[in-house]
Amino acid sequence: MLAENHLKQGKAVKSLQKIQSEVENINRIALSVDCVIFGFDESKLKVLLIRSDLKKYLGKWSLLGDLVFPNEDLDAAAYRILKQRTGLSDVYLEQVHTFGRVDRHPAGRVVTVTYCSLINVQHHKLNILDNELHWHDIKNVTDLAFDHQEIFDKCIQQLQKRVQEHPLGFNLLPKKFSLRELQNLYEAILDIKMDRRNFRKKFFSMDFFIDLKEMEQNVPHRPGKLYKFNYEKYEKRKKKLSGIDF
Amino acid sequence: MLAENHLKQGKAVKSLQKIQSEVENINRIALSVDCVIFGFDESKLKVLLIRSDLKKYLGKWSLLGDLVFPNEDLDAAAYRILKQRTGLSDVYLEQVHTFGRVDRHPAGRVVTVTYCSLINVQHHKLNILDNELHWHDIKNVTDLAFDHQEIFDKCIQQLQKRVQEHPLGFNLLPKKFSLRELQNLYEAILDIKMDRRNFRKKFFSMDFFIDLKEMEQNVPHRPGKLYKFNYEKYEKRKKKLSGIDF
DNA sequence: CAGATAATGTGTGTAATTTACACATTAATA
DNA sequence: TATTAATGTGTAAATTACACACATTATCTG
Repeated sequence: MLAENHLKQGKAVKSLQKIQSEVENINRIALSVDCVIFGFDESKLKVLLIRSDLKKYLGKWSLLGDLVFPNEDLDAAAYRILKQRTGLSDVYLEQVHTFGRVDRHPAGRVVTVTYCSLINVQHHKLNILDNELHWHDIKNVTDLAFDHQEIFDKCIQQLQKRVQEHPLGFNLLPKKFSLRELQNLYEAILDIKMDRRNFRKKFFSMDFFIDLKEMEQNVPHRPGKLYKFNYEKYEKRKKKLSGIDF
Repeated sequence: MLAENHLKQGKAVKSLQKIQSEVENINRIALSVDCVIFGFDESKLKVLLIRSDLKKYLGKWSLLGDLVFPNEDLDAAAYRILKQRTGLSDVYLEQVHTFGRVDRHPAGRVVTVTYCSLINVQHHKLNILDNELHWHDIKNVTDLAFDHQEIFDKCIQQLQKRVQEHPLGFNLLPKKFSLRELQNLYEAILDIKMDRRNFRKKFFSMDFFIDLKEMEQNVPHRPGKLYKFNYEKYEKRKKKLSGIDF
């Protein structure tokens, strides 16, 4: 029955050879990955940028990117490129969006897949510093090379959404953190001010914190308690998606 | 100053020629688009599928896809391919995710960018029916060709999330709809049962409905009131993203 | 045409969550 | 030792979510 239906339409079915020929000859496009790596330092949200490779964008900052190899899984390319550009491994990358305007790259047609991550600046040493790899306060990120400003804006937006649905933010903090540090982080990411008491209440009510019975050191004011995030407990609880709200 | 810093690192800067050569020769990959088109009919959520083009997947269903041209914007390719496969235009497509495992396509390396949409089955006539283009109840979608099952699952997930944040669902209904139809739709998409009274309360409290002072016709029970969605009013209200919740 | 059926339409009380808001405490600094 | 600047805590009010029952209306059946 399936085969019959199929044969009736035989003309529309492409042979493997036909498609192979298209894949190999006609329609090939350069594919790149760009990584947007967020970190948190001095109560500011930061992002890793390098100087653009291209003379056309001399002096401009750009995201961490390079071409994907033809024999390389897309996700693997993202990890390779991040490692190549920064020395960072052991970083979880999440795909965000693919940008594919014909004229987006001056060297020709390059479609780019964007990946994003959040890392703890203290726990991840940058081992490769080519092209002036540096952390930049996101407040000062403007006028990036290529269409990287657009890409960056999309990633920030996605970050703001994701950080409210998942406890990603804790990746940006030291393992031991104070409530104030956590609040600073959320305020930096969401770009809003929050009520301190309600913020504490909300997070404590989730019951994902372990009280370390330690206090902050070397702060120029009364030290706060230190906590760590209870990932195991979090993993065990199901994420319920409920609530129509727009 | 910027130029100075730049010159210090001159070795790391690639020339446009170098990159052009890479883009043109070494690292080119076939890029495709796959479209996941959702519709709603008879209280069931449906999706458009065709028979696979490839003999390897003879008899299997697959998503609507084809290769992107080298001189074509990615988004434009999505609209072209949808039109080519179904005759549909005037459909809003949203990018979902890019799948790029090396071995995902038997004809060679093909990275695919997935787009998704929701359309009203009644308002959009399918003009091209090659490869047995048909609506399929999503409950019966299993064992698709290629990695299309994985792609489809991802799109369903995204749909469930998006439909709770934005009033996309209304695209799937006739312009005039009853509350029961709306609830059926949400129950089909989210795959849950909801309390009728609370459902009504929730939607009426949003205040986005226009009472058409008309009743359903030809229903085998007491007819319900008909409404239309007030898109203008919705557009005017800002979407607030608020509420850390995980 | 009268009764049965099946869906529409409406309201209320309770629980849970969110928001607004003030004061005592602690350590460092001067 | 007094000042400063941050931490730590509680409560009331408002809003939102949830559970739940009954009268109404049109159709269908006999």
